[in-house]
Amino acid sequence: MKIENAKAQMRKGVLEYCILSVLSRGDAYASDIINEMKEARIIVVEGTLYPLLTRLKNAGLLSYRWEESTQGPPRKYYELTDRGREFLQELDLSWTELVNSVQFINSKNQNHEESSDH
Amino acid sequence: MKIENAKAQMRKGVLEYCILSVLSRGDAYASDIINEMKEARIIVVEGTLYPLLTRLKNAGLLSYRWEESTQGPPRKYYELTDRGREFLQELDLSWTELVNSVQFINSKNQNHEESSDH
DNA sequence: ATTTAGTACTATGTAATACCAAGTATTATT
DNA sequence: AATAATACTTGGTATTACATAGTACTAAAT
Repeated sequence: MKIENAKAQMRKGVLEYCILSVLSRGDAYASDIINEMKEARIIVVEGTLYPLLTRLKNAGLLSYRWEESTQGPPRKYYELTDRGREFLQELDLSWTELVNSVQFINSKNQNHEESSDH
Repeated sequence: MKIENAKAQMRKGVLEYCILSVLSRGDAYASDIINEMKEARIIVVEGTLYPLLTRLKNAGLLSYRWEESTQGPPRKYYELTDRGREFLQELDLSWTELVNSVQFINSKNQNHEESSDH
């Protein structure tokens, strides 16, 4: 069982949240998003990102417009819809709950570890 | 797009980590694990848990023994192997990294939100 | 002008896991 | 003996991350 695989599974469901979060600051096209995520040390690849953006658009959470580029082919700029912003808030809560849940589970172990340190 | 589905996706890859964490305190059988997780407000259902436990056992991270019960049918008690403990530490790191990454992405938004609060 | 390179996006198939539902098996209770 | 509770097994569905191959547009090189 590989840790890389475990990491990829952990990313499932989180990427959507991160992408909505990135877009909540303002519109961006795919490479922007990839770079923002990379800066946060979350690697997301094209084969994942594009279908994900499409799903979010189809779900009404994103909208996009085409924009000519001076540096190459035209780009698809995405931005959050109002529904996207609402959903992002729900994801905020869900993520926080999950993090707290994991922490709760781990805290029982740390209490044990701490007592053996003392 | 349903928040419940997003939550389930977020749980992907995390359940394994939580289960290993629960078992790091000592052996347990399936219902124990379900209750520990429920206490932490992570709902995991049998159809998920049993195959997951089997996968972890097949990967050498868990071992189990059968134990008669005075309250019903016999139970399968699982415990971490040495490899399981090592893997759990790697998952600890991976989870922490992911949490930090998400926080990093969100921090850029919170800075924006904070400045508009002031 | 043509070819090559870089950039951006699309589509498809694979792998993995959470979940639902149905079922089997063992023991306790009625 | 029949029913209920408990514990585990099995198989199918849905979803998403990823790898890969390809198309399309523009810029740079030839």
